[in-house]
Amino acid sequence: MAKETTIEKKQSIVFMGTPEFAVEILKSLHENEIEIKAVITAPDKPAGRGRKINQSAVKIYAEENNLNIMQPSNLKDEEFLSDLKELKADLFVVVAFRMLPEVVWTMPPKGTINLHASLLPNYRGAAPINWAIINGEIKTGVTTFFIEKDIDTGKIIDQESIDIGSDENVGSLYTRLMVLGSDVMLRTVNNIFNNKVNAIEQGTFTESAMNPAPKIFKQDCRVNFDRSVSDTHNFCRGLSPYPAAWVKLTDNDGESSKTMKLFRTKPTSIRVKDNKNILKGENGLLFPCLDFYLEVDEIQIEGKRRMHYKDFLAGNSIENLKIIEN
RNA sequence: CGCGGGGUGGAGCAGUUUGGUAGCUCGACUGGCUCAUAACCAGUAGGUCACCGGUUCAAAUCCGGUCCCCGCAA
Repeated sequence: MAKETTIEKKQSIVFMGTPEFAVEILKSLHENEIEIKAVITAPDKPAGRGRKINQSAVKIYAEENNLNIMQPSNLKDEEFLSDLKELKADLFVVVAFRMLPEVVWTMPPKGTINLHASLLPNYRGAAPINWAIINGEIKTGVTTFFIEKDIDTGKIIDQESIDIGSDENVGSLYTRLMVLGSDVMLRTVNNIFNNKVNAIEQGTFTESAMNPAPKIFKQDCRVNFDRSVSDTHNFCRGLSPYPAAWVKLTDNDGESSKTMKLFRTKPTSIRVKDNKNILKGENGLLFPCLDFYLEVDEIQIEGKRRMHYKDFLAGNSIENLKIIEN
């Protein structure tokens, strides 16, 4: 009889998240019989070209799986807070969502946890995956921790690391961390439910370097070729495919200019001489860096689709193409 | 109604302003050269110029509408 009562008191969570990365985690929890009382995600809003109404990736998944969806525009709204309290969830699970007000993350009895795509305390902030690659890290990972007032600083519950390939870009690492993250999160939730968690202060981890990982804006994605070829390569792959490193180019006299995104790059050992023109290499366009040329074989011009450099060269001349520096 | 670029053989582009033969670079195919591959040479195929309507003797081109792709911005 005692067993029946524990079954009836099955523990539950509320999930909060917005993009695709969060979907994978939600999916793994849902498919592994974790009881999800509600899914909280960003409100539908006009976005993108033509300002069409867009739904978050998490909302789409939740809808398909008949989960209870809440989309408050204000997380401090009293009605929302009382609805949330009413759910009586034991734990809040947050992945790639907004910053929460204290009144929310202190609500559930077992606390509020977050999955972060780095080895905390390294790479705190909104863009940990990008920054790890940009800085040429050879290792990264995922961390689950209890949310506290300052962002990404709470007690660490679990952590798992993964190697970064030397030519790997964000697209592939993002996917791998998403998969790893869903395992770690599932394990974390189960451990919390079974009271098997021993969270550790981040202070005891601080032997590792602490790099920040702030949100990246388009403006920050412009390539600065006044650096070594390996730095430039790391920069490009750390932004590929999103938000993508770009260059401003002009033909002839600088009358018109176009931006070109650089998707796939490779450092060469061809030394840069005096004239800093873009050249045609064996396997891509060659952009001059401080020391060697960077070979780029997949690009996109504004208004055009992404294409292979050979396709670009079939209809465009490289002769008078110049990089605009400012 | 956020701003802007674009849709032309399989790919990338020119041609549109000033209507009148469908063009360039690559790819494909065939043959040549070569010990051989790439290259190179010669030749061949492949397009209702996104779609619908209008103007005109004549529309890729001018006018009106629709669909689709993309950059910026959010």
